[in-house]
Amino acid sequence: MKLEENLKSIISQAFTELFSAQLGMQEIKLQPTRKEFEGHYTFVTFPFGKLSKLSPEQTGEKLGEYLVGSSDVISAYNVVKGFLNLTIADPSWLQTFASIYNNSDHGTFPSNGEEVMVEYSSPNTNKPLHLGHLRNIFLGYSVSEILQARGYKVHKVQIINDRGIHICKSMLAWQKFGNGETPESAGIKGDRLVGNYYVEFEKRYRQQVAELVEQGQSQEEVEKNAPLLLEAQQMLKQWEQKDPEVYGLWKKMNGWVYDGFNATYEAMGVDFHKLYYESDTYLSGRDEVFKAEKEGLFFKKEDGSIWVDLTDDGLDQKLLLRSDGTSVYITQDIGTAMGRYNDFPKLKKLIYTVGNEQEYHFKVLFLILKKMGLPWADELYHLSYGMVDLPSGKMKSREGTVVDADDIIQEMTETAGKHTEELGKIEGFTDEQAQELYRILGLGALKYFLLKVDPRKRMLFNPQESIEFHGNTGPFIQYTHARISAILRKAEEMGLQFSESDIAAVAELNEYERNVLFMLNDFENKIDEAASDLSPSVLAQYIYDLGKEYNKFYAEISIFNEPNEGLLKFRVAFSQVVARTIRKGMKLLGIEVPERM
RNA sequence: GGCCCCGUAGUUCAAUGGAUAGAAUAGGAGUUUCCUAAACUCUAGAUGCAGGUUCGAUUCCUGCCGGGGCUACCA
Repeated sequence: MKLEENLKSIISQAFTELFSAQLGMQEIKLQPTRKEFEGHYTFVTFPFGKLSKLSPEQTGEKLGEYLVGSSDVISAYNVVKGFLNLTIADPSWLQTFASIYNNSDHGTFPSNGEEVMVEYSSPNTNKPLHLGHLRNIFLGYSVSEILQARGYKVHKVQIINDRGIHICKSMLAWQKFGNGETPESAGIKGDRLVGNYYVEFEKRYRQQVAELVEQGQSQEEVEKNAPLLLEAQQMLKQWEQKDPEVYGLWKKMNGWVYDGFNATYEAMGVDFHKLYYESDTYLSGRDEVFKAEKEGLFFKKEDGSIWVDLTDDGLDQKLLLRSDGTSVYITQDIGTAMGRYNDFPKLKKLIYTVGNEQEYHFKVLFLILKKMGLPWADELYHLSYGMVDLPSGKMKSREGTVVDADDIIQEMTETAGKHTEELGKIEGFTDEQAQELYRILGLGALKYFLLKVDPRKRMLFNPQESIEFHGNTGPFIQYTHARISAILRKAEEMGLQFSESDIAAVAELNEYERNVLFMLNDFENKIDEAASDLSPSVLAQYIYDLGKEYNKFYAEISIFNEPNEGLLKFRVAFSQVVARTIRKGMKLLGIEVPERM
C-alpha cells in the first residue's frame, strides 16, 4: 500500500477508535510539512473539532499519541496549534524507496481506456512560426505527453490555416514582385520565403493606399478598394473555383511552407498524429447550420444571414452564415469539431490549445454545439494560454518586434555553446557531440522557460538577456542529471550492484535523503495534478525542486568515501532513482537530458 | 459601454482557505586536495487600495485604482 493511503487509513481508524466518529479516507487531506517544522506530513485538525468534541490542539495531541502507538509507520509527532505534524519512520521511507526502485514504471499510469485529442500549433501558412507559437507548441506537446503518462490515449493534431485571403496575398506578391525564386534558389526556408512575400504585399498595399489617399480619396474607401487588395480577392475566388494556375501555385507555395514548418518541428522535437487542413474543411458546418436554423435553433435576418442568439447566456448575437450563404470562421469550427468526433468516435475530450485572446470565440463555439444537442459538447476544452510579451511590450509584426522561432532556437543554441565553452566542459567531445549538446541545452532552456510559468498567465520573455542557465532553469536540471550520471558511471566501473538486502545497512537517513524520498514518492501525484490541471508548470516546479534537493545532498555527502558498502550501494541506487525520475519528468515537458555536460 | 483575465521582493515567477507568503535572479558575505562550482551556505528585501465572509484570506465576495484582452458579414 502507498504511504499516504496507509497514513489516511490509520487516521481514519484513529477517529473511529478515539472519537467514535466516521471519517472517510477522501475527507482526509495530508499536506507536506513546512520546512521550519519537524515532520513530513501534516494533518490539519481545525475542521474536525465537531467530530472530536475537542479543541484543535487537543485533537492533534490525541491523534498523534494514538498514531505513534498504533503504527510503526509514524515515529514521532508534534502539534502546533491545529497542525499535527507526523514524522515517518526511516524504515517506512526505505520500504517506499525499495518499491519505487523496483518499479521501473514509476511515473506511468496504466491505461484508463480513454481517448483524448489535443490540438496545438495550428499556424497560418503566410507567416513563419514565432515566439507565441513556441509557447503554444511546447504547451500542447507537453500536455499530450502528460495525459499519455496519465493513461490516456492521445491524438495530437493540428489544423492548418492553409487557405484564405492571407495566403493569396503572399501568392500575388510572389507573382507580381518576385523573380520566380524558390527556397532552393534563394537559399532560405520556405516558410520564411512565403512570409517575406506576405510582408512585401502589405508594404506595397500600404504604399498604394497612401498614394491614392494623396490623390484625394478617403482612407476608408481606399483601404477596401485598393487594386492590390481587389486582385488578391479575385485570386481567392479563382482558388475557390480551383483555377488550375492559381491552385497549382497555392500547392507549390504551401509545400514550401510545410517543408519549413516540418524542419522547425523536427528541431523542436515535437510531432503530430494527424493534420487537418482548412482547405478540406472550410465548407463544412454550413449544412449543419442550415439544418439547425430550420429546427429553429438559429434565426435568419431579412438579408438572409443566419445568426445565433446567445443573449440569454450573457453573450451577444453571433453571425454564422453571411447573407450570401458563405461561412465564417466559427461555422467551420462547428464543422471540424463534428468531423473530429466522426473520425474518432471514442474521444473523451477535445482540447484546443489556443491563445487566450480567443476565449470568447471558444465560449461561443462550445455553447453553440451544446445548443445543437451534441452529446460531447461538454467535453470540449479550450486550453488557453497568455501572450508572451517582450520587454518592449507586445510583439507586433508591423513594428518588426516579432521574435522568429527558428532565430530564437538558434540563438539559444549558440548561447548554450558559448557558456559551455567558457566553462571548459567539452573536453573529449567530438564536434558533433558538442553541437548536439548545445542543441539539447539551448532547447531545454527555452522549453523550460516557457513551460515553468502557469499557462494561463501572460509572461515576459527577454531575448537580450537571453535565458539564464543558473537557478530555476532547464540547464540546471540537466546539469543535475549529468552529475548523477557521472556517479552512476563510476559505480558501474566499480561493479556496485544494489540489492534490497543492502537497505539493512542503512542505520539512519539524513535530512536530504528523507526530503528526496518524500518527493520521489510524490511524483505520480504531481503527474496526476498536472494532467487534471492541464498544466506542465506543476511538473516543471516539481522537477526543479527535486534537482535542487539532490544537489544539496550532493554537496553534503561524499558518496564514494563511505566505508559502509551497503550504505554506499543504497546511495548509488538512490541517485539512480533520482536520475530516472528527472529523465521521466523532463520527457513529459518534452525536454531532453544529457549524460554529460 | 459590456464581458473576461491579471496586479506578490528591484526584476522574473510560486503559494487545493492554513503555520513565520516560497524560489530564482540582481545586491552583500563565504565554500574548490575529495563523485562535474552551470553547484552549495549565510544575508537583505514583497501581497495595488478599502471593506466584507471565518478559527484563519495572496486565495472567496463587493467597491475603487492600475495593466491587458475580447466585443468584425477577418481568419
